[in-house]
Amino acid sequence: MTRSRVTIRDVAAHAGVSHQTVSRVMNGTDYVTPETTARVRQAIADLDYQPNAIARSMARGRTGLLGCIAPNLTDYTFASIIDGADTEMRRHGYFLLSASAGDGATFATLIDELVNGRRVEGLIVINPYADERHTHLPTDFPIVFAGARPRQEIAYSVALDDVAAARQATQHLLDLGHRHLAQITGPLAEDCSQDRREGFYQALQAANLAPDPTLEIEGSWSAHSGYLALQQLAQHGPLPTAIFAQNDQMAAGALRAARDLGLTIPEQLSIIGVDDIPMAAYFSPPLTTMRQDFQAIGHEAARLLLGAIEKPDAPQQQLLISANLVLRRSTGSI
Amino acid sequence: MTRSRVTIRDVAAHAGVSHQTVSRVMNGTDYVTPETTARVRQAIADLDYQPNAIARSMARGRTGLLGCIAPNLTDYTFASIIDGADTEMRRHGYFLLSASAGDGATFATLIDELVNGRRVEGLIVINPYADERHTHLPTDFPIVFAGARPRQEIAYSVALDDVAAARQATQHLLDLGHRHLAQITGPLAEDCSQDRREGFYQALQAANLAPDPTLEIEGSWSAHSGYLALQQLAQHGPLPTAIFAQNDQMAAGALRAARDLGLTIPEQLSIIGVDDIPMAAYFSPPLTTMRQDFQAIGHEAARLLLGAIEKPDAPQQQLLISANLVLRRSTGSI
DNA sequence: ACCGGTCACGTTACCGGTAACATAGCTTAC
DNA sequence: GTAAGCTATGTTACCGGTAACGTGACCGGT
Repeated sequence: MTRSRVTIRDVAAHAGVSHQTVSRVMNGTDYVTPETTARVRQAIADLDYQPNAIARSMARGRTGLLGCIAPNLTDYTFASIIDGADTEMRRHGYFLLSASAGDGATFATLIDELVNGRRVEGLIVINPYADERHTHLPTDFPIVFAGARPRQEIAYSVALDDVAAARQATQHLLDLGHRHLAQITGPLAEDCSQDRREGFYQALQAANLAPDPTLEIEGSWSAHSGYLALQQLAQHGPLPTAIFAQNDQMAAGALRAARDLGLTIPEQLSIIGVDDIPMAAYFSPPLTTMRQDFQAIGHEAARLLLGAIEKPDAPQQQLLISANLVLRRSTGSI
Repeated sequence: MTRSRVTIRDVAAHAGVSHQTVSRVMNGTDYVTPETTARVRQAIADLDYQPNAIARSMARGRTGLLGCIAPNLTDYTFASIIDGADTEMRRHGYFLLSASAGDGATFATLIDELVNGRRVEGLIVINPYADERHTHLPTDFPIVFAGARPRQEIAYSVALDDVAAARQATQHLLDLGHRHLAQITGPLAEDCSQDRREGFYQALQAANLAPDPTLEIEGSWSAHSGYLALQQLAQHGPLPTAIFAQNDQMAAGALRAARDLGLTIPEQLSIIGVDDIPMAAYFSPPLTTMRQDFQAIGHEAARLLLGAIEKPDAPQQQLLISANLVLRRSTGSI
């Protein structure tokens, strides 16, 4: 298979027809006799003709490409959302161009190139509030936020129901009899961390418990930050009997720190996470966690985006996906 | 910031010059007086003009896009390679379009769209031998294989030195005094699994040991397959004192199985993996492994690709990246 | 004063497709 | 028998940029 630089006009000449007839055969849009169709098909095969997608985009005024920008591509959660979106888009004849933007400046450059340069027809932005990146977004362009509920703005969005997930996780700990609960949050600059914290508070309040500020540590989503968080908890004052970690990675770090401190889990300390990353079942002990369906988030984001492109005037939607409690062995009754 | 559909000719009219002069100002290629430049700049700003990347691609005959196809995007190893490639490409003014192809048919479709449709100027294929997908590749197009050494074909490639990495991992176990070594391989259809197995054999042979076929289990890279592998080893015959797992995920599964079997690690069983995924340091116990520099693989792949695009006649290159032993607590002397 | 060269533009063509319109031959309806 | 309509195709324009070429104005040298 060799790449050809054959154009539609070469094919036309070879088949003895006009280039427009070739276009008609390719797209099946107009009347062409079976004989002509066959001759054109043969010419296409003879010359190994492949239409140039760029020229086609130019003429049609649409590129068939959708974009997705995430803070990075290596994080399992982002990659899974992208994966889910990709599958859905391909089912509708679009390709997904995924890119990562570690900071706001890179994000702005990407927007300029992809959106303003009209390379993509729509965009999914994962974690739009990671920094002030959302301020770089154009308003009259199909955009869906994934992984974060929208702030005050009107927008399309798909996100985990963070408040409910955190509430349920906390409730699970309360149900097991725990009364001294600590929380390891993500960066509090992110809405998602704030929402999960809010869910944690709500569950405590419903149980007539007051949150203890000394039992709340801000992490950075990384396992290492979870490790440090538990060490910090151990240094100051009495340990809680249970910890709600806002994601599985920090929970993994906490598990490891607990082992290093000689704590047995779940006998002396229960830990619950959020996400259910594939490794969660292989931690020691296997991690109880709130399972997020990242594929579904990506899928729904793609669906909203495709809808927004088709019907730009349709009302915008905000979807919340719920999490499910996955019981493993890192939590137990007191 | 609103998206504009202003064209270069609108700007020209607004500035009172020809559209070509606007193009000259944008690209800085030709002589334009400072006054005219200023007037054009002002018009660009007034109308919020953004050049259409598609039209530009069309006219220039190049898209500024490079492609990368991996079996999936959620695997940390693939995502990291993509990440490394992305960074390097962006440094050179290219954007990376990454896509996943779970099977050969999807792969063929992608190739058709991206390469034959001339959307991308070059391509990185991660794991080109996952199935028979490499047979769909065109020959006269800049392509770099990443994550697998080439078979007989002539090609650009960047891969881990699998043989050496496996040899070194095995040597580490031998150095600790182990003589009964088991191996959990990846799917043996993949060259990478075969190479790692070969390295394992080489180390054994150098120590005058014969590989025991009953101590070799074929896994699927997943943690679950590693879990099953150790269970299988435990069922038949005496356990080895050390295991070489061809990746960290299978090692994680084996660790978990060992715990379930009541084996203490590393006292009763040593386990070493390959990759050094971020979670490896948080396993129980932390996993000794051969660290792969995925970023470097991606970086080098991008470098080769850019070189191949610039100088299509330059000799092709095959690079091997070496792994480094990372000592943690899952291996110990007998 | 004339000539060649550089400067600073404008004009026209072109990339490779699709869309719109034109046209010739053949049916069908009245 | 002729207008109207459909079929099957060709011709021309167009998408929005860049490339190639053309052309006056101005410059210094002889």
